[in-house]
Amino acid sequence: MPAGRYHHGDLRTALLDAAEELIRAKGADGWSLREASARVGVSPSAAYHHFDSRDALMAALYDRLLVRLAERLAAAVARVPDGPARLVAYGRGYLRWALEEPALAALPAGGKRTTVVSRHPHDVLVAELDRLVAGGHLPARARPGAEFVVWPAVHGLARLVTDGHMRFDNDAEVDLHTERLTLAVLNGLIHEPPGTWAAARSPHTERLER
Amino acid sequence: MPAGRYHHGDLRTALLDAAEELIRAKGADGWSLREASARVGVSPSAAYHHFDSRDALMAALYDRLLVRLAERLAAAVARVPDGPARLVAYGRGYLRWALEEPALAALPAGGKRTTVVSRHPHDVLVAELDRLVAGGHLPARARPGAEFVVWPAVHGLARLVTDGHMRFDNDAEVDLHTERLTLAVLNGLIHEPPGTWAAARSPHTERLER
DNA sequence: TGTACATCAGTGAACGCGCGTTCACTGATGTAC
DNA sequence: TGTACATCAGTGAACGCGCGTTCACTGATGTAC
Repeated sequence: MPAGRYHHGDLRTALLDAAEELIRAKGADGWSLREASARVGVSPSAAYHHFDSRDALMAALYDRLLVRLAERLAAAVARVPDGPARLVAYGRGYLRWALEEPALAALPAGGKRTTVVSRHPHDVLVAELDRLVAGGHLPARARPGAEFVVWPAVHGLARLVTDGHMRFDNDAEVDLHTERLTLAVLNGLIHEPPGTWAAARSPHTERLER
Repeated sequence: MPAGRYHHGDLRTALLDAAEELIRAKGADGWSLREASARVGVSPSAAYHHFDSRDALMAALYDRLLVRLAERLAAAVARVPDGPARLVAYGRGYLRWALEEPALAALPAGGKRTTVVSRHPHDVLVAELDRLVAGGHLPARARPGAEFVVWPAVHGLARLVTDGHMRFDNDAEVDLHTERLTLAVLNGLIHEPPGTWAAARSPHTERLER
């Protein structure tokens, strides 16, 4: 709370920041509404002018993280010329983020979401896959639903690492493995026998639910 | 607690069962040592004759789940003749489990593990990959570290589903997608250019750490 | 077979704790005239 | 420009809660002789 001020100015953001910092330091369960308020220098009840409940704050924080990750991934990908290397950059960006912010990367999705996130990591991936098709790096026949093949692979590697099931010696090893995984999936899609998956409908994604 | 008995007989197992049931019903954070004890009909302090702490109980439960999943996967795979279909069966088994027991599948790995799990889902996968090589369904050159390509893919799909990021209409759709993902990864490994990943060392896995 | 005794596996009361949320309130802000 | 007043964004005390863990204890079990 800025010294001498009664009204904070942007308490909502300040509370989200505090919660995020606490989670970073102590894990997803290591924060409380009371502690976040205290850190901002405000009484616990003040939070209720900005959030319905503790859970609502968490949900808002989760949305903010998704948008941030999406922006980060979009930036990582934008630096790379067209081709499979862009998909690898996506995967690397995802893993770098997971390694830098394991506690945040492991945040549970939470309950019902009501707002629509402006930009979702999933959107960035979809755009990249479209771009691969446009550039002739992925056959159009393999495109439908391809995001539901690539996303699990990258996400899974990230989760296994953040949960401590896999550990790498250094960033170079992470990158190498991410590259292998991403290219294997892409190659698998490229060599997919025609027509096999036409019958499958795409799953509903979190984004579409909202 | 069996009627009229002072000593329970197998309180350790009973507490694990109760905790598991509570997690199934109310999520990973929805159980407490006190509630589990109450459910078994024992005082809260009794648990301390069998576990050092709440966390120790969780860790023991986690180990038990891993072993159970491994057995389930081994059984699922054993029903299928040699070839890629076995790997698909592994993936399906993994996803079925995640859908049936989302709360358990989402359990965090927890802190340092001290015991060694007798059979790990990872072991089952490793055995399957070896079998694919032996049967000529996967080139030996692609084998090293292949589990770190397949595992993330399957695990990632399971997590996305249990966390609610992807939803499928029915089991058939799940199976279809799991099959597509698994075969894409396998095909990608088969078409991997020779020698590319020789430099990469495998990550340390949870199992190896112990 | 009987008995003394160590060990094991429970009890139950108490501890201190921090939590989310509510309530009636008050100080600050901004708008209408 | 000055003032009345509604609205907004805080306060702080209180609520009831369930939690993990500790402690001195006691009832049941099993083993040695």
